[in-house]
Amino acid sequence: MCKTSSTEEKIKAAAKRVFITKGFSACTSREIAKEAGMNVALVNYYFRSKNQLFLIIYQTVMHDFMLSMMEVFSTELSLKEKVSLLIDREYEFLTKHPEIPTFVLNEMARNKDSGIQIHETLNNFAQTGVFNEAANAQKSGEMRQVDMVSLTMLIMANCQHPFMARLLTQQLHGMTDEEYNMQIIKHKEIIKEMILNYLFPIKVSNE
Amino acid sequence: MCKTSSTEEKIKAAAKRVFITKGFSACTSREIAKEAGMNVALVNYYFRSKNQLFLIIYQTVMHDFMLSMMEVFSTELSLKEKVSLLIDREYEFLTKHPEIPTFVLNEMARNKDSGIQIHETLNNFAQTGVFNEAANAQKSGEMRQVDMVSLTMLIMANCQHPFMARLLTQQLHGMTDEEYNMQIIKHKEIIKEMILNYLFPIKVSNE
DNA sequence: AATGATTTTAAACACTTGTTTAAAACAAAT
DNA sequence: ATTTGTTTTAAACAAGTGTTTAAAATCATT
Repeated sequence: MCKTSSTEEKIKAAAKRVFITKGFSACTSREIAKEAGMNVALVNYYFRSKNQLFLIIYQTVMHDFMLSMMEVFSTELSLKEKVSLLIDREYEFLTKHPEIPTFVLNEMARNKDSGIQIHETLNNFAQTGVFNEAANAQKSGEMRQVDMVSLTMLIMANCQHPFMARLLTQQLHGMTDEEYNMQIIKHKEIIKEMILNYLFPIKVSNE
Repeated sequence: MCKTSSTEEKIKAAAKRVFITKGFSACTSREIAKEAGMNVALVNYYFRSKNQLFLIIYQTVMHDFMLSMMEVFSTELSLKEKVSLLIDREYEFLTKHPEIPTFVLNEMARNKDSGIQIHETLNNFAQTGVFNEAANAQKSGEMRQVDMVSLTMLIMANCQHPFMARLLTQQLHGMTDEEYNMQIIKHKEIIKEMILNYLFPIKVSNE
């Protein structure tokens, strides 16, 4: 009875790879089985169906995707430091898992009317305390008057999009993989400075 | 012989809708035929195969997607005005066609190793003259030292991502469709100010 | 070594897929 | 009205899909 967890984990790992890279609709049960080095029937023996297996993978990926964000929000840093750290963490995560944002957004779209329910992680988001913190920072004048929705949109957009649009941007500028890797590192400092300068404007004279 | 163009256009319109909303892998030939209100065989009578039909749709969509960007770059405005106008145009386009960026990026990813060749529009991008213009603006000190790759990344990310991540962001903040529509309008002014302030810093004292 | 449960496989099932065929419906021209 | 060519359809095809079945292989326990 020791083979159980081993093969079960092997299937999950294989399914995660296949689902994330090709998406639910563009891959087959047999493809997942082959990736895991076994029979199709065995996959269904452990997980009943392709859809059931997918739901499990989807939830863990969704969890990973949201976790780094949430963690930073729960730290004791100042709001400015939090934003800076959040960009670092996002970049760190996306460097390791560049296909996850696309995967999450695609599968959310595929099941928008029925099926998958949103992971609870999403609902816990509003209770991290940053929202009050940001409201106070805005009242005190420390931070610019930007609502939390736009704040999260700014950070998500500037962090995620460069990873999501890699192929397009590379083609657009005729860059190699290695060149784009360098670019994306350089780009992090740019968006960090841009966002922080915008949210926490420097009021010293310069001219 | 007058029915030809009519049905052909009907098929193309239906295919465009279906391909864009569900993606190539997640839709079937019969689904496209049904959307066009006709038989499956008729679709293949005009376009030979699902793949052939897709390639035609893909190219027109890709063309539309790139066109608004290119047009702005060819105007006679100042660089700062160009960036501002570009954001407006992008927003205008994305409001009308919010699913296109996701569609383009997904289908590029699906055919990254073989199959679809990149539309020529992408290759013409480097010859719009903005690149030299930006280089000069940077030398003169008018514009911050940001390479063209990061410049395009900034604009694309902040314009496209809010439309691509609509579902996620809405769920994250518990917003209705109408609320998000308002948010996205407000957000345009935010990113415009943020990007312009960053690229063309104001050097007047404030304290 | 034999038993019984668990794990794995090969084969089959019903169904959907993209595509093709051959016949029907239609239009235009004689 | 008949002929000719074009457009549309219903039906079929082979291949691939998710899923199930029943038998084989493996394991732990006696």
